[in-house]
Amino acid sequence: MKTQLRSIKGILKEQIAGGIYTCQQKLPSERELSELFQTTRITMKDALIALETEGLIYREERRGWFVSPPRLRYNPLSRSHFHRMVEEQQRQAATRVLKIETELASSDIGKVLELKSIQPVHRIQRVRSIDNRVVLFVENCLIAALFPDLLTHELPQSLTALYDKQYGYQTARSRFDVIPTAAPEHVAKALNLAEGQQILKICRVNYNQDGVLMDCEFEYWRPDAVMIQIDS
Amino acid sequence: MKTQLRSIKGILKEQIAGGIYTCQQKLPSERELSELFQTTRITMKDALIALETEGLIYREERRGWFVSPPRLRYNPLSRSHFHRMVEEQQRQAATRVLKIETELASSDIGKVLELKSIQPVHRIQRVRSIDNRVVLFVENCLIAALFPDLLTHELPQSLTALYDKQYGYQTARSRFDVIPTAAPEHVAKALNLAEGQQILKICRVNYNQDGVLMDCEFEYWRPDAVMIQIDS
DNA sequence: CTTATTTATTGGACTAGTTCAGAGGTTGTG
DNA sequence: CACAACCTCTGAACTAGTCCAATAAATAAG
Repeated sequence: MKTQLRSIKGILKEQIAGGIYTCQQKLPSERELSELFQTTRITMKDALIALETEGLIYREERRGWFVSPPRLRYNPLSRSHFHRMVEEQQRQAATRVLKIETELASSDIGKVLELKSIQPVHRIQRVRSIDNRVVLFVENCLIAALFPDLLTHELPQSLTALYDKQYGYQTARSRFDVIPTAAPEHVAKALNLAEGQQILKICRVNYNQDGVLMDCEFEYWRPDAVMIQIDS
Repeated sequence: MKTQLRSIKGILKEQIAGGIYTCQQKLPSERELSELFQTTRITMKDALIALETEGLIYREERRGWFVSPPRLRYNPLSRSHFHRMVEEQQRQAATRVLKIETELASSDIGKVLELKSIQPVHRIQRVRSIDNRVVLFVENCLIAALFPDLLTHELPQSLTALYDKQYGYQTARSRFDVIPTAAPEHVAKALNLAEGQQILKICRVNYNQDGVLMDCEFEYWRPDAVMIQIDS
């Protein structure tokens, strides 16, 4: 270990691996840590950010640094919904609706949904937690013409279930992209992270049993919270 | 735009989007930029790192900052090999072998390969470039018993081709994990990035037509260089 | 007991520098 | 011409602070 940064990272890693700090436990404040390690806050912060990048710790805006729980294994191809998937892995799931609205599709969304004309879409924004930690921001955009009176129904935990029960749609095919990028402002706010922090973005498009494009979904995951697992 | 950081990011983004800086072009040095934007190097660096996280620019260790080319679309399920995939997207591919050796499997690799006894494995480390930019470090670990005299064969661009031609193996099934994490030391060195920088790690296990686990692969991608695209 | 208000604490944003190590080009020597 | 030595430029690593905004807990008012 040549540099300070390296040795600080090494020591913190050991302490986390050794269980001195346990899952979701708060680390001491940046100021305390920098005194402990006899360094400046900037160097200390660099070390913390490095461990964050690795996925060992995470931060919540102006609340502090915490030890990351194990990653959720997520298979975007399996049609299993979030709550079931989380519970299968002995974790506790929760969903909170942020906003539901119906408006004309923006050009971005129109492109993803392959709309040929200006059309209304339902937009549903939700955040999802695992063991009381908010890890995922999801936005669903449904082509309004295919989902009449959507807003009158109560939103269940799983949209897939609603598609099936109320409208008789099954997701027959889906296509998705996984992109490592930075959190845009509204996502950062919803996930309690600083604007521009790293995020894993998943854009997905779903087709029903008749091959009709129904909706698209934008998922923004805290990058330490998830690992994508696919078995062909 | 409230903060300096935001406005710097905004201006740089515009200049990149507007084509003032073109793909793979070097930005001015951190010192020059911080003078240009009338700020300190730390703030400047924070802005650059934010754009890096977004995937708009990248850095090469002690060489400078560069504008990122468009992401490669990569489908890990398609058995198409690297060179073909890259050329299909009108880009130029190259592969360089770093190291080939045969040794007893470490416990990590043994676990991934589900080895029940201590066995030798062939380890092949390579780096791959797109348009002369090194973007991927790959390590393949093959169970030596299944690949006799591997080292006597000349390594072609694609291992899949070798498997088929020399040994009659086809990859029938594969399983993989995608994990956003930090670059370990040897990977950072090979990709010209600083230790601990963000990376996209893909661990994959391949089974042949008889359902036998043949080999595993660890891919480490520069995160701005790739987007994973899957169509079910 | 509930609801505002204050206050301490946190990370975020910022200034103004220094020192170090690696990459790459230039130059001088055999 | 080949090759080593040097020199300059780059980002990496570091020091030593200030000020600000949001959070969360303690406190006062209704």
